[in-house]
Amino acid sequence: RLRKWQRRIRISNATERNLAFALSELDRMASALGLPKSVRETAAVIYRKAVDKNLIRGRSIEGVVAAALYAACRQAGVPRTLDEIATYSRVDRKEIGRTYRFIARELGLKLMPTSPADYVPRFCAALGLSGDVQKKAIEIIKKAEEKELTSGRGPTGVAAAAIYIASILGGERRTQREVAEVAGVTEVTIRNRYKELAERLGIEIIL
Amino acid sequence: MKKDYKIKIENVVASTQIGENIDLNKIAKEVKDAEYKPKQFPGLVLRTKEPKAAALIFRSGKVVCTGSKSVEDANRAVRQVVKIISELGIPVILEPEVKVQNIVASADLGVDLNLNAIAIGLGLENIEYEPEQFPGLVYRLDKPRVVVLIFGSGKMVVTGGKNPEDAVKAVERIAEELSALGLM
DNA sequence: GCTTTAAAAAGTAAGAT
DNA sequence: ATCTTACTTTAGAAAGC
Repeated sequence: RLRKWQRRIRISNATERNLAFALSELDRMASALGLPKSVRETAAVIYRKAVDKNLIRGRSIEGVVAAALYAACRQAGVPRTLDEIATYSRVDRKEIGRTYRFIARELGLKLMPTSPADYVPRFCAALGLSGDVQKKAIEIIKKAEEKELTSGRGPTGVAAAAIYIASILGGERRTQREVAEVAGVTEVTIRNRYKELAERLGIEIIL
Repeated sequence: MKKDYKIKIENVVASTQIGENIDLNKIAKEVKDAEYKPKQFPGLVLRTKEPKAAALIFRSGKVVCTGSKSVEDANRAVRQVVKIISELGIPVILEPEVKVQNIVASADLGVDLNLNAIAIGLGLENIEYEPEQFPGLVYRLDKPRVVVLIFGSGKMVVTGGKNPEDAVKAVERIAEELSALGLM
């Protein structure tokens, strides 16, 4: 009986130690990614739910922390790409992605895929673009979604192409290379997407 | 009039038992195009050209055959592998019972699809759609127990079925569901 | 969990030309 | 800029780490 009691203490110590480690890891990543406290808290709640449902089994604490952060960012409408999350994690993008899919399903986090529009404010800010261009880019994305030409396309690629077009239309032109760098996609992808958007939305682009 | 969904079997995975204690080293030495790297993987790889397939042969005598475009081709490929090994003087079962483990098929609904709308229509709890990671929407069915990858082009991939009929049923069911939802 | 096999879908990526 | 090759996802079996 005393054994049983000691075992409980040992387990709770380990549980607390793991939780403390997870929360410090969460704080470290959130700070590095410049995320607001509200997102950190949402991620912490998701992480605790995952622990309560024993979803950590067979997975690293760091992987679940990274996945919880990724989910929290999306839920808050301020998405970070898996590549950005992976940059500050010991876990690779592929593992964070599959852990995210797993906990999202198990915790019933019914999240729609990220809209390219959610990346616009952050990408435009990084490019020093005006609110006017930002508005224009979001407008282009809305039309693209209505005309169903975003199915299966990466949200960042669509966002990058819309911003590229908007920057030209707004007289604040950025090069494909500059936009590609902040969006984390290649110039080839921006080229493919923007040609498609311009053509199917009837936008004239004078280079 | 039934629509033509262009259902095509792309790959058949089957397994069998052709004997026991197979001498893989001997096969590797005598058969020129055999690949055997026991440190990397316990199975020896033997490829057939007609029908085109790849067989993984294990010391236990178990064999996995993949790459066939039909169940019959999988059987033909296994017969060829058995023949090749028996001609090396290794005792094998000449007509082993081949069991289909998985069939991968492709299909085409013929219309572009709005995957976001489908994700909502079929229920976020039943599907997986993460365009940042993969362009296809993943839909797991219970009735034929298969997994279907649905793309914006209307094309899809059905996998996990054991009978060619599973793929046909899955495609027809999805077409019905999407039509009922007005998403096709 | 991983390793190896094969094949399709469509998007994205990387290196070569 | 365009081509080629390659990697992402799905399922399943095999023997062993």
